[in-house]
Amino acid sequence: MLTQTAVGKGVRRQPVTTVTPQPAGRGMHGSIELMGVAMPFGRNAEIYGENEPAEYLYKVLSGTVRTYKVLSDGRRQIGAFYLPGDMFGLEMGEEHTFSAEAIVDSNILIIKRSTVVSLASRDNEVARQLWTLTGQELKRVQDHILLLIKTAQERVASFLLEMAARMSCEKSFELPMSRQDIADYLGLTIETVSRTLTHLENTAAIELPSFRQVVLRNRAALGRLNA
Amino acid sequence: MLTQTAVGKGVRRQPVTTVTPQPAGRGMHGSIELMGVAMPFGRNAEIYGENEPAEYLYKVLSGTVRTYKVLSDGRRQIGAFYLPGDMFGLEMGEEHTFSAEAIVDSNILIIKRSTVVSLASRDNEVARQLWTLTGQELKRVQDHILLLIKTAQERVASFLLEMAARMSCEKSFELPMSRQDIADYLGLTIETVSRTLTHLENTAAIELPSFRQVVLRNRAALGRLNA
DNA sequence: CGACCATTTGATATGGATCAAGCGATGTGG
DNA sequence: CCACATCGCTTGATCCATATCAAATGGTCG
Repeated sequence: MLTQTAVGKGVRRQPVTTVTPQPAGRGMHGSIELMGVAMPFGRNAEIYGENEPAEYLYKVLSGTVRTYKVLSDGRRQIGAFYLPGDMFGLEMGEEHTFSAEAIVDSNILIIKRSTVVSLASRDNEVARQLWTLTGQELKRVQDHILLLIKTAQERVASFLLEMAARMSCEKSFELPMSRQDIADYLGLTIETVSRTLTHLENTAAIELPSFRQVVLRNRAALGRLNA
Repeated sequence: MLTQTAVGKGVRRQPVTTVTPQPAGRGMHGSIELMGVAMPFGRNAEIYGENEPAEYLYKVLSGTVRTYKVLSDGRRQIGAFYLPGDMFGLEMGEEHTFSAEAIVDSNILIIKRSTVVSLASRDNEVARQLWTLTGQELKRVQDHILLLIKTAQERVASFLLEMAARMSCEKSFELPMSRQDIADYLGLTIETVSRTLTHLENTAAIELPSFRQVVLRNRAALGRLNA
């Protein structure tokens, strides 16, 4: 239970500032997203690092992001994947507790934390949004815990169903992340993930036309594993 | 990886209402705790069940509480232990996502959710408290995930250090929960927890004067395992 | 004392990790 | 355009940590 990925050294992108195409806040009851600036991040680019001051929060406009932590022994645990529309990087404390990287070329909306927080103290609609955001994250992490106590098959099946749901795809979708990313998210090794996928394919539960492409053949079978 | 506890059938307590000894709210900027009512729960009494409407939030005045989920196969995952001073049961959605039980005879402050939430929409100090609470919970669950990917020794060591810290005990403290509770929290079997504790005792890292009593003999050794 | 329950201890089984090739894409230089 | 390196993934053989099954122990309460 010791070897997983050594950290893929994230290449930090220069903040190529790009003003958002969003309209300016319309008086009261602003939406958080209206206060941001879009910025492109290349594949594997670091968005922020663990223990850095949490000055911004982020919204995925396109692409995919992973947040992760590297343990003292070099193992990496992926906390979450964020898809277009998802927000991440909101912290209660002053520092990020995870690191964040773009998995593929991504466009990220960057929102100044202090702006949002101070606005929240006046506009309780914004305050409610902050709370909701934190609460969604809490729920996601709670579900992640339930994943981590399951068998390898169950974890992989749950993962596929989760991704399918979040990508709102009936049958077929493309995984943006590598096998190693999946392994580090599920608390398994890359070999076990690979073997399990192969087994699901042999069982006719899924089909894997290419490394990244997944076709759900028998959702019920996966659901049964989902426990 | 399949057998853990069957649910200990929680005995629901009748709400023996007891007005809190707290002073009434002093104008604006009320503290959430000022709005509650204390209620005693016996050992293993259910405080609320999964999927029940989340009408209240709770604060442990004395005793200890566990929150848990029972999976379809009968396994139980404990989400958290709550000690005196801790609040729990706050949900974003309308229903509880975990069940809650008193582990030992406990006194619990019960606070009407709707009161707090509606107050939060006027008093942004209260709103901030709600957010902070959810954020603390998020952090706790994130740490729990990191626990679940460690080895058995590391999990048990981390658990002991966590409990020692939360009970603010330098060396010696009494565990309020059973081995089974610990096992279900750490994602291990009761046998593995027991063996690991014995091993830590043989290694002179800890001492176990009785089942529930723990003495930290060599905190550094535990810390090394903590990873 | 005797019944009961939680815990420990022992023996064995097994799921997933680890170690080690092999394979199929993609890209690079000749 | 082809030989060849590289990278991400799969497949195979073996090992080991923890689960499982089973029994002994000890503490508690009538």
